[in-house]
Amino acid sequence: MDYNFREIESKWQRAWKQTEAYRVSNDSGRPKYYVLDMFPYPSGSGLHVGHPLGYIASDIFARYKRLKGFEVLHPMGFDAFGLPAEQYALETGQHPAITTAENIRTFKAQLDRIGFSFDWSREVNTSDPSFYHWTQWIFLQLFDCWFNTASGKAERIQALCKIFEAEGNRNQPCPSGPGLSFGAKEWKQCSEKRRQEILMGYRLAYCGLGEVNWCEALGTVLANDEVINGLSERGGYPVVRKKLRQWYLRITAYADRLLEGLRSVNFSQAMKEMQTNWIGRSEGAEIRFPLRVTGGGPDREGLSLLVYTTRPDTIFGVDFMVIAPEHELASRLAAPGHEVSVKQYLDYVASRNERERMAEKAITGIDTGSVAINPFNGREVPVWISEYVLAGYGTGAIMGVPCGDERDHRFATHFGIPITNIIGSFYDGSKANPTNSAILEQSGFLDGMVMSAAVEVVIRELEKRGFGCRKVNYKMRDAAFSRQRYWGEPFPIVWEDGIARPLKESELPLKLPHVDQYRPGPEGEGPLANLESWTRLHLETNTMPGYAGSSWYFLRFMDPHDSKAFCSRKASDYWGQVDLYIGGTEHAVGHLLYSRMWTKFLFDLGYIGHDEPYRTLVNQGMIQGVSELAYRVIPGKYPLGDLIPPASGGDGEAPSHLPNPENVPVYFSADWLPEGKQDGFQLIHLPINMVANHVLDIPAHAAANPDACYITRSGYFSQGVWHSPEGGLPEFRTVPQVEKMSKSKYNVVNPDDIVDKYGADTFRLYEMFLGPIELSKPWDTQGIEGVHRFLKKLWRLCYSESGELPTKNGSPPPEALKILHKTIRKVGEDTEKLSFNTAVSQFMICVNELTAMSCRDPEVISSLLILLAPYAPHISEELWHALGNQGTILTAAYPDWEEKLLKEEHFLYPVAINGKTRTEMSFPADAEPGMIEKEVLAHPVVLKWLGEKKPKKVIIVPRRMVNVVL
RNA sequence: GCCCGGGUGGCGGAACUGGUAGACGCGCUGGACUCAAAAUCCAGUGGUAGCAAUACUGUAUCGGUUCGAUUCCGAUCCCGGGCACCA
Repeated sequence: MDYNFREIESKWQRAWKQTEAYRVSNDSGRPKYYVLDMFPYPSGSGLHVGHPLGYIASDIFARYKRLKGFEVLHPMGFDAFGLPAEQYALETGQHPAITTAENIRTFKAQLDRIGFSFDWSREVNTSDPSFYHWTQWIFLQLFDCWFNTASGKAERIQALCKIFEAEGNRNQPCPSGPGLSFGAKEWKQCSEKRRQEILMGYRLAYCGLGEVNWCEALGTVLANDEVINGLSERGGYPVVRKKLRQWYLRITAYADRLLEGLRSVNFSQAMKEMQTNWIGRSEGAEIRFPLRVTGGGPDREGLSLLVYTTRPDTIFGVDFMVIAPEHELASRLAAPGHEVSVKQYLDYVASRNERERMAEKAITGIDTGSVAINPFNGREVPVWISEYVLAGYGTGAIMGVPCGDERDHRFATHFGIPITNIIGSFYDGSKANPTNSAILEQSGFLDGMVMSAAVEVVIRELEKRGFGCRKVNYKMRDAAFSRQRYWGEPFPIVWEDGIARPLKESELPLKLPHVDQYRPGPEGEGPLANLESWTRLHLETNTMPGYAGSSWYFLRFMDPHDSKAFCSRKASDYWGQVDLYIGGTEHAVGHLLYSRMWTKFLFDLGYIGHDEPYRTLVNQGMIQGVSELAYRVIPGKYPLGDLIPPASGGDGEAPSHLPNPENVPVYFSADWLPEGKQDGFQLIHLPINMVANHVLDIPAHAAANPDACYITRSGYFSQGVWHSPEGGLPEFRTVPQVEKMSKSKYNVVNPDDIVDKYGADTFRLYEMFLGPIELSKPWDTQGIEGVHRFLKKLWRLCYSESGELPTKNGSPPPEALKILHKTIRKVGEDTEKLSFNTAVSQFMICVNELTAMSCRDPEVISSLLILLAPYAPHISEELWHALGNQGTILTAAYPDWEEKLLKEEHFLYPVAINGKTRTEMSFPADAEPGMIEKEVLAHPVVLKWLGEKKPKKVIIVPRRMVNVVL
């Protein structure tokens, strides 16, 4: 009886489906465990072997935890709104709803074949009205809240109105407009419209004017994390900065808590680092420098310049000031004689786009001719304008300290500004030294102080004398939350006379209307602006970005059919945090930050009881493709005759009837390329299904390229005919290359093909066996045989060649128990550590040993099957039943099965010599000192340690230690 | 440039808290079965020397701590990832 995986796998998949084996209950009373995958965007190209890597890992862990007696939530859903579906709709005219539904069907079918234990009754789809109903609802809560910096959490806007009525905004400065200031009386006198404008500046979801990333090709704005090096993440189109009216999420309000929260979660160091960098918190001070502008008119008097610095201790080293070209004072500071040059410079900067600025970081700038006055010593320094100062960070102006800052130093040197040295020998005159441990010189009241200590002194002095104040700054900006697109959640907002009115809860969900065409609307608006039925109601025409739904979907899984709430408090209290979250690194600063913010927000309002969504995050690596490349003659580069190698055994003459490479492709085998002539070739990708062991199947390839000619070490192939002096078929060798899987490189491996050929269990085991999940590694189809062999071996352990099952025949041999118990222990530990590759290795060792000692004890094998079930569920279940066990492994296994089995464990004893631990050795638990002595003394390492000495005795001391006493 | 990771056979990768380095798998070599192939099974497989037992050597490089270092410390080189005028 053969291992017929196709039959077994479909049989059990059907059975699990019918019995709803993986249905999860919210009130089982058992301890919970929540295992989640980052849900996929259902793209049109389906899964490749890299996708399931994380899903397999999470499935193994979920199944393992279930066996351990936990109620395990392990759901799957689809992040179905987003740009690609709409781009596709623009190209083909197919409605995104239709293509998305199709893609989801394909994905589910592919996923189901791999035998995942998802509870599909909890499937969510972010584009479904029953889901985005609650996305819109949460948005309304964000809209209805502000961040109280005093309490450090979100509160209702109502409470803010009360504060305004009582005392104006003097204790609650406006985060959107720092200059805004009003008293209680003024607030009461404000018109409704003005009040709404003011409140908008406080809301956590707000509409405001700001510099946004505008992508012309995609016709929409993008969030900062969706722009990479000035190009859009999707599609790689150019992105420009533009001032537009947009919806934003006030994520900056949560900056400190997002940082703080990182301490309590179990993310990789790299992930925490990335988020920390993105948030970019820095502590320093704002300092106000009075300005003196010559030839001033009335608008030029009493001006001052506010700068932000993290190094207030260097205040006496300020040799110049620089403001960003976009700074409001930039055009007003030109002193007589400088007007033209300043104007020219500002025009020059305006003509350069983001990309150009980033590409060449030339030192540019212009002197305004005006001066700033150092408030501490009255020293006058020139004020410059330069593009190296960013308008969007801090105050858009800096104080230049060339001896301590590299950029300032370059700037000063370039423009010949004299440099003041305040750090003595720490500054060598050629390069800035950013040290903070120097002793300050030429620094007035700071002289003789260590820089790091001077920081506090200066800040206190600044505040005392009113020159400035302590200030914390962040790199992170508020997140652009609206898209000029169709395929997203509509905003539940109506515009009345420029006032944004939220819809009532009873009016949700605001359904996305059907459209037939997806052209952008007028004036940079989205397609919804083309719909008369929509604009008539003055509904917001933007839609929400792709990350809206994914910011909270993990909560919906807990209570997916609730029609009264996004998730009941009871459900979220039970499931709590996601215990294990698996997904790629690409969401480090997007999805992960947004979802963490939404969680904190919902926590503030008391809708959920935890304020970090994920307890442990694991980033799975990529599975790369192995491309197969061939050398192809670049037409016109060489006369072909020059390139024809003498076929071995031939006379070295060029075959006379070879085709002309000007017209047809000529390929060279990698092992027969004239030395030093590779530059006459280009490497092209070959379809990997026509290559085996880096040898091209020429007839197959030629079938698609009938004119092509293939030249190898021992002959060539042209026009469907072999020319081989040796006879037989010459080998055409390819060049393997590891790179990202992509259609255009013909190196995509489809999991369906692998499952067809080897079965889901083999596929699952092999993906795990490849290496640690966090690691990126190339897919190697050859290696899969070894894992498949293991399952066949296991099968044969149960079914003999004649198809007979083993029968119980006395108690199993101690050696068999020893390896079984070692496997139980090792696999348990490895699974807990998510070290699935070493666990698979241990299974192989176990089966190898059992086979070698021909132990076919049904109990031993059944125990092994329980252990294997999370990894290879189908074969485990099948053999479990064949061996006469009842129920599914899932229902039959009991939480303490491991402990019961481990009663007979062969413990690893630490071996010590004269009390000093040396190594660990394995002995049966009931081992007698006598038998231990024999084994210990036979161990080569112990022999080496002992040398010539004879031990006095070998004793077992407490804590299961073996001690050799000399 | 800055900040994180990481360098182990032909390859993917093991090695718990310092304790027989190279588990497990692939590949390769030889053998058994077979008319033959496939499948399966057995043996070998870091390097050098040797018929062999064995010896020496070996975890990027150099140095240190230790009875003992892939593991800890210092310096250098290389690779991967992230950030990149954030004052």
